[in-house]
Amino acid sequence: MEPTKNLTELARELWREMAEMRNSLRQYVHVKIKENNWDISMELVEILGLIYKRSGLNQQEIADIIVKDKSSMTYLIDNLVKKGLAERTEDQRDRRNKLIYITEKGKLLMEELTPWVTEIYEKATRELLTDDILNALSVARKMNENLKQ
Amino acid sequence: MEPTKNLTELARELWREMAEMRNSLRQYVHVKIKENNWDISMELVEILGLIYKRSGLNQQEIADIIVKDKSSMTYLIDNLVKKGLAERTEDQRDRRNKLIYITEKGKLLMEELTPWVTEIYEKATRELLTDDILNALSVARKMNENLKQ
DNA sequence: TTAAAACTGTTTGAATTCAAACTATTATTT
DNA sequence: AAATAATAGTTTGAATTCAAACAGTTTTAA
Repeated sequence: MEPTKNLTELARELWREMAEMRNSLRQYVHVKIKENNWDISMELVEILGLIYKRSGLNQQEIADIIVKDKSSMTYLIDNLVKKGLAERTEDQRDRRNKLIYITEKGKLLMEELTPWVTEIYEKATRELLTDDILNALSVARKMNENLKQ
Repeated sequence: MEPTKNLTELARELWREMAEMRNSLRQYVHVKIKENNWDISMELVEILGLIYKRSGLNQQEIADIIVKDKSSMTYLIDNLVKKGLAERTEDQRDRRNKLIYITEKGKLLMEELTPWVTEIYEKATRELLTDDILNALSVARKMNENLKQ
């Protein structure tokens, strides 16, 4: 299938394929959101899904988990708060932190969203083997590690 | 190592790891560019590298290869042209197309850039096996395919 | 041959990302 | 204890991405 290509060539292709995945997912999510007339973006769904599962994270922790820069985080959480989907609280133990909680409204929306978020990942992994994904994961981790050194 | 996690969980982690890779790469490139006082962005390097190797692609083809949307492409190529690194030509055979060529100035810059672009990919793939990357690649391709259906 | 559909590139305005500088708070060193 | 360094969050302006609507050109179909 794949003729003789060196590692760097393959890395480039992997890079490309990942970018394409990002786009496919965005497009897919976009259509779903439109179909259902939800007033939310893919970026906000990502955060909402996280704070739905894990209550009281601070912004930096959220940023680390979903891999965004902290100024984007300020901006995105501002939007969640404006939409009444999340709220910020001061951390009494460390007043540098803002702890983020999902609101009732946020929970309701997320409960509506959850089925098709799951569906997306199921769709993405269709006909794939656990071991292959595990392997891909370790490749990605290793490349990450390499780049950070 | 990885305990019992279902496919969708793994897919999420893969997604996360890919986002992190994207950031690591950006950061790495950013430092290099600053160190060398190059007046160019990561996005423009991506395009420049492509039109250095392949002359006379149109904008849509470039967009497809580096995975960007075509309006971003107009914007980015505008910038390349402004910097004197590329030029647009009308395609006589199909007047919808604009064919993109690298300029002499662009070539010179790209020749300076090439060594460390290669270096980045070498660094990223350090200690990785061809077969593992091939596997990761096919996972990414399959997920892409799944999402597009 | 004409009408419709598909394709390329541009424009627009909004959303998001990005780097950098900044404030406030906490942790570490001296 | 005071000085210093590290951390969390905000702000700023610029860069990039994004979706949508559009104009011009070519291809396809009627």
